Amino acid sequence: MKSHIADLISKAMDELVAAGVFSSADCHPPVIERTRDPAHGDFASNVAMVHSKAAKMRPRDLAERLLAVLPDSGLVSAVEIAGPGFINFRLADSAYRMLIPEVLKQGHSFGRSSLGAGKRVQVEFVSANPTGPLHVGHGRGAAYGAVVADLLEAVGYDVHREYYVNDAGRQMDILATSVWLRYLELCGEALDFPSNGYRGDYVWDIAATLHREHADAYRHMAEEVFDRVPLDEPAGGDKEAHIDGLIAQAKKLLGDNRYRFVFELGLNVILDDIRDDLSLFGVDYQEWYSERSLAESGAVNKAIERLRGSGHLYERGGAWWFRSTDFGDEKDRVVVRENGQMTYFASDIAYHMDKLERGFDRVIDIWGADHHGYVPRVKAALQAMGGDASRLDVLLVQFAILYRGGEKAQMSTRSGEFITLRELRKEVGRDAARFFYVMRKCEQHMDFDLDLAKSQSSDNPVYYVQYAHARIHAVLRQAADKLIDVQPSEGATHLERLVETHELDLMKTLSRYPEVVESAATNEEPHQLTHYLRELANDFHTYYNAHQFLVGDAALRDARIKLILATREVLRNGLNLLGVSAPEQM
RNA sequence: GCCCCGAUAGCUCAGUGGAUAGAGCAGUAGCCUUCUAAGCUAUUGGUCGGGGGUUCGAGUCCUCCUCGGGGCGCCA
Repeated sequence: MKSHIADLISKAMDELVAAGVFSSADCHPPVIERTRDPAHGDFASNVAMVHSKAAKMRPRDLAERLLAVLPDSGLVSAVEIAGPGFINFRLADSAYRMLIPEVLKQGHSFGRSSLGAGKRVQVEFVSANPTGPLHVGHGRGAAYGAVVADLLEAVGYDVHREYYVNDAGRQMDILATSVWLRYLELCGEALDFPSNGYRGDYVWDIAATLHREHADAYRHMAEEVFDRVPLDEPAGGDKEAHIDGLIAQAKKLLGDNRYRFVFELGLNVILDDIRDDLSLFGVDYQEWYSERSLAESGAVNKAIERLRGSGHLYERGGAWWFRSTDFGDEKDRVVVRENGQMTYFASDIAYHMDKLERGFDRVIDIWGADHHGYVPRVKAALQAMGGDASRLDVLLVQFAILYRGGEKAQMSTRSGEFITLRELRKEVGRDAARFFYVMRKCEQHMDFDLDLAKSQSSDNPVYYVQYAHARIHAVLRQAADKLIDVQPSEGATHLERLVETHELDLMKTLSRYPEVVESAATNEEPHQLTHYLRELANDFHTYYNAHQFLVGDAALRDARIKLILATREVLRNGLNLLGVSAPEQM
């Protein structure tokens, strides 16, 4: 519809160029938008205002000239000039009615497009360290990333969803050591658990598995384990030095093979849990990319050598620094520590280089907002290596604060007491969690009201939208009971009977759906879709209350059933893009 | 101190440089012999945090300030 109007305007513009009103060089493609106020018609264009300078005419006068040469169209019922120089278009009712058979014909693919032209996009999201279960903070990134990926796919991109598994590094060593210490306690050793260790119950669970399946095979005396390890913070020492000492002891006492076994056990149990959790949340990936594989394949070393070879590294204090300030970062960053170990940043350079080398046209990283300071250095590294940093977009997702009973539901990773994504799903359900997480723009801090998400009332937007879908099915069931044929006649038959304001409003909202999907996808803004679905549900509920669908007049009934079938299709398609179910009964 | 994000109705939030700034909730007043009241109708409610600027036009862009959240490691 929009493109049809754009065509009309372009043709009129060409006429004016031919008439010498302004030159084709000053021509901007026409901007058509939906009007906010129905009094302004259905679509409006600011084309006359934009070109008034080039034409040396007042906007309204230029609009007059345009109207004079605007081609006729059966779809447009009125065109007028309004306000400072807008050209307003009102569509014929028949233009909207034509949409219904189109929606029914396209079914699940209505709203999808080929805008992306098959370009390859990688979306990396969640990528939480496998050192514990996902918590509600990860949930927002998961829901947001999944919907952005699905939206991009819906508009024709070839989407590759990826989870970067941080299965190397110190945090994983801390996890392995935590598991082992808990295991020692289960063996009967008495020890003070390190203040910097992972204290969650899941660590006990993993330790219990180890103990159950391997009895005392990994046991060492507590005195031996803590021998000459620097004191922990509560004992007046340093907690970092303490945990590092314990890691070293674990590696020494267990030896390579046994240490590796404990490490792998912890990693695998937690990673399986994360996979399962995300899958139950409706979040699935094409690839789980291992950080360790980057080190093992030599990709990290290769990346570092490449930077060193091109003169972007320098040595200071025994460490190797990347001169990221050359590319706009606020300070230089260490890539190889004094002790010879690579930093996390070094792996990430290799990882992002690998992303570009895999040939994605676009790479989207979705990170928590607390990582924002990290963006310049990653882009700097890509530039330093001759990569095209403009292909990388980093979307930062702000925190979600949970409220229960009007109070903040606090979480603290330190104590091991946090609300997990699994618990959230259990409490409010997958549908509500998915919907709520994407209701807000990602850069907006979010208040997540648990009570509202659980409530089964019209206050709760997800139920409101789902209820509209279920209600349509209730009507269809009712029709079946009355032995009315719910398979309406083919094509556009009887649609001219749809003349009520409620019906036209509903059709107009339906016609917006493809535009909403396109806009939500290109702006990476899933909330546009949640807002739209609420409006659509509202139009339907209003219609439902105002008119009976299963009327005696067979032609009218046929037309109305077609309209609500089209509505059902769009509700289902929209909810499906959000990863929210469309129940037939509630 | 520097960097990122935010500030719009009592609350939670929409608002691609366009027309008289919107929605939900809360409040107020109504609607169930009916296809699901998990719904609908009407109505109240605004110094778009503040000051400058850019232009035909600013909630939207620039700048300064105020207040909130987060980040500034040879952690990940």
